[in-house]
Amino acid sequence: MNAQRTSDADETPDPCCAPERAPEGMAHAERICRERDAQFTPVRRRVLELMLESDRPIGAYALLDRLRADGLKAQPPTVYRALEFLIEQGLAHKIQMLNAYAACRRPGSRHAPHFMICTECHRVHEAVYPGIVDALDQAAKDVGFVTRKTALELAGICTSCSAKDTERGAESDK
Amino acid sequence: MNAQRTSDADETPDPCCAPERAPEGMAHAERICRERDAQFTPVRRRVLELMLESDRPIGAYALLDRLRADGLKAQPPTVYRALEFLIEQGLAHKIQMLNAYAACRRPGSRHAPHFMICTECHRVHEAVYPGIVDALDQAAKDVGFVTRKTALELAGICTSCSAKDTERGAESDK
DNA sequence: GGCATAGATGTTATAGTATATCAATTCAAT
DNA sequence: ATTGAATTGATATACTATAACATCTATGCC
Repeated sequence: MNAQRTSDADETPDPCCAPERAPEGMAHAERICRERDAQFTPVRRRVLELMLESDRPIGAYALLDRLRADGLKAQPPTVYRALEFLIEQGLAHKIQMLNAYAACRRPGSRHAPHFMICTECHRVHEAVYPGIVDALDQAAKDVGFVTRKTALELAGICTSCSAKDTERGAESDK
Repeated sequence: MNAQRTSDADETPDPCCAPERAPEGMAHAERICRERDAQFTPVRRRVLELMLESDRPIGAYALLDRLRADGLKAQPPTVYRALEFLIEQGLAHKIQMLNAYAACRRPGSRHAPHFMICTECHRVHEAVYPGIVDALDQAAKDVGFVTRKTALELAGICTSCSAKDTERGAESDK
């Protein structure tokens, strides 16, 4: 008996970390930027693409390396500027606990995404759970706080990793 | 009609950032460490004290400077080790969005504190709002995620700062 | 066309945050 | 005394991020 259900993609196993969705992600970004008259320049485009293709968050300097592998003579500010832009547009997020960046896997759903970070496989599940958003709104309201940005992160062990762990545990227990 | 109420210190204006509570904080830490056979060494003690005396989070290198002002020949690892210890013991928190550290203002209440960070006065309000904890538990449970650590942070404008802002706004509007 | 403007990027340098590694010390328990 | 565990000292370095200023590019206006 769950009081709360996650909003939409609840039945599908979890498209959260699905690199093959990169094309859709790019198409969405194109549209967003066109709507807003925001310039979706080659660097920005490429940085987003790299993040979409990855199944886990990437550090700024790792992105930098890949840009350079493309032949661009990029410097740190290049990457950080692109990231800043993408984050402003809601197309990417910074994972504070990792100092790393990930493409938004919930395009469209604005506000307060939260991240479950597996410390074992380093994958990150992005969710937008209404219960949390509501509770945070209430908490902020109670003290008259006006929220501008959020960082909601859980670090721990994801399902598939804890499955693997118990397997290994069972073996070594014999 | 609030479905949720914050737990305890709801009526008091907010003891969150009250440096004068440092003695109690220290006493609590002493007790905790004694109970757990954890060594509350001079460095650890001093670092906690510095955080308790501050009404806002402090960076590791600022702590380092103050240790040195005390005459200690400390190095970065000294501070980071002390912080690691204090965080493990639940006596301090890292504010991820600021890369800064704060003494726990909710000693006793374990689990999932969340922080409201004022980007104007840089003060931080630590709260433990049951609704949020419950919602996070539920969200994690839904995907079989086992939570070990959390970072729940809201950045925005606190009550007193938004009051000041509207004053100023009213003046300059004339 | 010439020019101003705004936005984006290039470039260099540096600031800020955190950890690895190994040596020395302390202190309690055997 | 000796061992071992925990802590701290000390040196070096890695990692993350931004400041500051120059250049480029596209657009709009005269």
